[in-house]
Amino acid sequence: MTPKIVCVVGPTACGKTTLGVLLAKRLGGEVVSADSMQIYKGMTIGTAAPTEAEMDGVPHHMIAVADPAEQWSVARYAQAAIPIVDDILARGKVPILVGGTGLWLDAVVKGHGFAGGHTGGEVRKELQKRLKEEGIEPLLEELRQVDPESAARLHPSDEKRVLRALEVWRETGKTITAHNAETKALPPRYDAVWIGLQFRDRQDMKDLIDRRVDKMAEEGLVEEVRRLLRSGVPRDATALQAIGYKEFLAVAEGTATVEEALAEVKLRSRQYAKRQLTWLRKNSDIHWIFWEKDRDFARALQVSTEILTAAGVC
RNA sequence: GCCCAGAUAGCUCAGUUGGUAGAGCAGUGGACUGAAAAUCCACGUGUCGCUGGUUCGAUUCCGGCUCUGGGCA
Repeated sequence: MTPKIVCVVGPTACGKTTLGVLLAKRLGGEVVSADSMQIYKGMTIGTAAPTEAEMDGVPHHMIAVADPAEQWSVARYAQAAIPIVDDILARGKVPILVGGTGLWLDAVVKGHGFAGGHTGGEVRKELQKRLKEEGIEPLLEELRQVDPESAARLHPSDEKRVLRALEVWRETGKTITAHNAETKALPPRYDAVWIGLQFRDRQDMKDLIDRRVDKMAEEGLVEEVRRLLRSGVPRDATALQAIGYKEFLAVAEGTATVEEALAEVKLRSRQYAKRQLTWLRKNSDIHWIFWEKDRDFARALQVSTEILTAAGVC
């Protein structure tokens, strides 16, 4: 029987971090973050990563473990996170996956593997070079020859995925269509109980995001960006593509005002939250808890405890 | 007070030689398997400021009014 774990999900600013800690304390669990940006060191303010105080004594994993100058992919994350989850289980504790990066959660829970090839690899570089020189059409045509299914599925503008599909073929001799089919047929790695947090009224979510972004600026987001740059993180690093960072990079470099950056970060955060919701909506296993105006964590803890009890986790 | 320019989608604006209108952004929905806080797709009816007039027909032309810029007093 597959081991039971808990997943706390939801769009940005919905309170995942707080509920994760509360649940960990109640269940005697440990938090494993599934966040593609909190994973980098030195990015506490802009990613709203939990501080020592917010962790409240609960062990947290996969936060601030990566060098922001490097780029961590889903695959690399899963490779590191899975042994940690297993270790928590082996110690008789409950792993609580907390995070907003849907693909990263699924990579751990559903156990889907990834085909070879990666950003910065030779094949990828070559394909990117060809894209720049020849445009997407010749590449799409090449993909049509080997993997007509994905060629038809992918929109020509989605260059990233067209390249990736070709890359998988080149690296493995197998099509990404075949790879995905195989991996999706696999049973999930863990038996997860999903708890989702979101606001009933989107306006409330917007208000909270706005407040949170203002707070980030007050806490010194520009300084945090400057620190990253000073420590040698290249300005085009993946870590600096994070919402908040790329906009405040412009402030640090004097090409935008704080007011402009704040407006942009709020907007981008809102759009990001919408994308997160789209991803999560298709996961029918999620037990949703809706915030009515304010985030009532006492009630959320109560409701999730009931859910977890019914699921046999506690 | 006078002169000039505006007033069209939530915002910035385009347009209609008179036949009731369309872009970008925003917003909404969707996709997503090694960059995922990334990347990509789809969706455009609104008293065309108000009010008279001309006209078969006015958002478009003419008059008046209101408001907003700018200029002159």
